[in-house]
Amino acid sequence: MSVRNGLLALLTTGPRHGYELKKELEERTGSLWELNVGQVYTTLSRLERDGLVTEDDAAGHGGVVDDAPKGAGQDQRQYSLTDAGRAEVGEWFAAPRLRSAPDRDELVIKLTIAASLDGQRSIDGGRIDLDEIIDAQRAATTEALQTYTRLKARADGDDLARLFALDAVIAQIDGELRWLDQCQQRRDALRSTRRPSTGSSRPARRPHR
Amino acid sequence: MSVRNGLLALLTTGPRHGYELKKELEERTGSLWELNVGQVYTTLSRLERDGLVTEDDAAGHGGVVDDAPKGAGQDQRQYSLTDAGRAEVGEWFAAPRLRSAPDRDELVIKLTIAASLDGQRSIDGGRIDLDEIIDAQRAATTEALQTYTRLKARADGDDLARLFALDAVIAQIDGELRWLDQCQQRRDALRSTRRPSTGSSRPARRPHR
DNA sequence: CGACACATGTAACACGTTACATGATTTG
DNA sequence: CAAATCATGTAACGTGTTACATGTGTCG
Repeated sequence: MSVRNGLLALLTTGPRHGYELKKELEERTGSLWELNVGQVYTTLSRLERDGLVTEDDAAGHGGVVDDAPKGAGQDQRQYSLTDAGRAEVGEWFAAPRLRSAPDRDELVIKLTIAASLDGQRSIDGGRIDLDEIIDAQRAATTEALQTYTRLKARADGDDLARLFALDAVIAQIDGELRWLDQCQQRRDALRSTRRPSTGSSRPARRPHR
Repeated sequence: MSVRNGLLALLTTGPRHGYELKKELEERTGSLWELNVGQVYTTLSRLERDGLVTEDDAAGHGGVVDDAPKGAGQDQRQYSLTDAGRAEVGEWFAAPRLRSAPDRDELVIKLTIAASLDGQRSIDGGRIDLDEIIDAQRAATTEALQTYTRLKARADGDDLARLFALDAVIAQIDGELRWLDQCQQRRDALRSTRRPSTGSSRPARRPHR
């Protein structure tokens, strides 16, 4: 629903056409992800179907206020919010995101299943090794953290949207890293409880930071 | 892809039928989310279509090894991994989750857009108030944190999957809370820079914890 | 007998993604 | 003139969600 609600929210400030909406949604959410233009049009037509937006066909030549975007001039279909649409946006902004049933997180699924299958001879001759999975993920996550930390260092201090978005991504990545360490620790703890000195290959964990 | 990959991963330990897979996937990922049985069957048929699993029709009566589940006895279709399927699982476990293009997060979209629309008279007479949105979300998030913290306190210390899952959810929620505070601070900072003493209604932020 | 867990599936739909097709206008 | 940007859309497909239909076996 992100795209859908995002588009609706943008339209509260006035009608726009598809291409503009794409650009604006990307920029106003921090320019961290790209939106396929095609999806804007599909989503808009679904919104129209649901009575949340209307399409005011204003052909480029002729009338129109003409503070129109520079490079325009042909089809130019404007979309506006209906009252129902305005109501939906209001509700969206007013209602917090709930976590009654938490989202499925693919990484959590991977690690929990790996934990319960750990050591089993199952993947064509190989074994599922929880430690390896965690280590590989930690490497990738650490790299991502660096990437976004760098982006944040370079960010324009007045672009609130971008700062918010970068903070969020970094917080998520950082949380993931902590979580990975936590999993490792739990695991080691359990292992040492059960088989007190299997003093094998596992090196001591360096906590990050 | 969570369900799809989860099912594939479970099948590495041997053939199972649909209903079993549903139960097992729920339990082995910490029993924090529910999976609609219907989806298991649709997903399995898609996996079959893609040549990743095969369906060995083993009617309940007659042969079969008969360590079969107690309450069974009728249709009982077993699904097994093909070689292609086994390969996919291997790749899934081996490859870390990438964050090259970060996922769209609806809450981030909501707050970034709200930040850029803040104060505008736009929602049928009302205004979009970033502070209100943040406060409402913080309340909901705080409640969620309590819920899952309680669950964790009661959790069985030997159920690694459940502990992993609870840790992950809590880490996410905690991160969200910190992020909300961070947004608030950034905002207050920016506001005081621009209009030095608008000493209006906003009370001082209590940092959480 | 009735409720519940076991067991299987289909149909319809939601949102999101990619690839494709088309064309005007601006700029180097 | 060529390439980039502006601009609009469709077709086909992917996963996930809900609601519905159907039936057996067990237990109180």
